[in-house]
Amino acid sequence: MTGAARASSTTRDIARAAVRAELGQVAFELFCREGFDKVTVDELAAAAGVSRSTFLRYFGTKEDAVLAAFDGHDRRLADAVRARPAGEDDWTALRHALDTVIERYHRDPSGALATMRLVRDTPALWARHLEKQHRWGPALAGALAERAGSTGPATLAQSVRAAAALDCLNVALDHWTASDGRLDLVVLLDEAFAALAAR
Amino acid sequence: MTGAARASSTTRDIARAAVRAELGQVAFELFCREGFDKVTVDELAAAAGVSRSTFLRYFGTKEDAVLAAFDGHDRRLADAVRARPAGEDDWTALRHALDTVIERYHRDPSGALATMRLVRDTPALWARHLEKQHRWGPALAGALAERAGSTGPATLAQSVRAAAALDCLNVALDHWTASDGRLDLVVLLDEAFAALAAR
DNA sequence: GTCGTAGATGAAACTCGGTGTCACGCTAGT
DNA sequence: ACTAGCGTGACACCGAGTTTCATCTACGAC
Repeated sequence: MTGAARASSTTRDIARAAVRAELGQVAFELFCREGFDKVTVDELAAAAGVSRSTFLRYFGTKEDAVLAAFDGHDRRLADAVRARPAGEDDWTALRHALDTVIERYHRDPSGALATMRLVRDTPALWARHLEKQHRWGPALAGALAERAGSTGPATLAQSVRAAAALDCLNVALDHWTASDGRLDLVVLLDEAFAALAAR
Repeated sequence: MTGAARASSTTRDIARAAVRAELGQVAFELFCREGFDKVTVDELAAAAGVSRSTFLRYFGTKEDAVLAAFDGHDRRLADAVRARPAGEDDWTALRHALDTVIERYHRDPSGALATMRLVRDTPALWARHLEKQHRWGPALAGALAERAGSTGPATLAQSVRAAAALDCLNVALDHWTASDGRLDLVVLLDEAFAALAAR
């Protein structure tokens, strides 16, 4: 049965999420140690103690096992933008919304650093990540539009600002990664936004 | 032979380029008609009258057969930036450099439109394209740095501006594509850059 | 408590993209 | 004419991802 299934489900989902996290963790460590494309799905499955089938059921692709770490960022970012005061200009709202994301980098710098390195150094991962991240743009722009009271789709200006904000994040992360996490991400982000403002 | 091989080579290279162009054209048409992932490499090769091996020698991957159309854009963009007057500010230089790129879209609007659609509607293509395009950023930023008389790597500010300029291009192309090429790309690009300026 | 069902797992076969190897043939320089 | 090099085709091979099917387990209905 099953009438009222949907929504907030139960033990099963929790277990699933836990397994998924575990698989992701195992995969991540193997990738870091051996290199992303030196590890086959069979090896991942073996290392995690499940079958190849199961692994591929949890993560549709090898890439997803790593990139799942970024899932939900778009949602969180958009929510953060919507939570900013109504009168605030787009740039300020975007800049503050990004604090939501970089918080993770402060909580676990070495893990974040390792993830960044793995993703950036693996073309297949980097490509997939860019594709996913590119989709944050419209989500962010939509949030800007809502804030502005619009019901329709985002304007060109809002889209550009959202995309530029994400570039700031990426460039700041570039420099942060290059510095082995020694530089301050907040400072780098501020600097990046300042570069947009300067004529 | 062969002492002075390198540089400006001969018949062979010209023939190679022609074959490559031909293969790309055939592939593009098939992709548009059938959908990128409905077409196998064997079918591409057969349609072009060559063997699978040969096709994959010309284009390392199926994606490359489409994305080769964008090859050289980075170089052209960077050169265009370097060609701008020394005193000009970064934004103006970037904006004008982009005219170099969109020129192609004016020369063959319907072809460009079809390419855009194919790339944007095929996740694998879009991901690879973003990855390639992302590399234009550093090239552009490097050009900005040179213009500024710097010998070292680009600054964070220059990187951000280069990336933002590419976003402007992408967003403008988005809207242009959505309008079936009816809107004016130049106007859209100007609008996009204006959105960056507005506080 | 037993039964029945749905979901999670594992096994295996299959398709396809991409790599590497090798042998053949054409062509261009000697 | 000879031959060295390059483009080509034909395989064989690997690994990712899809699909299908059989099994098992846990949970709800009765």
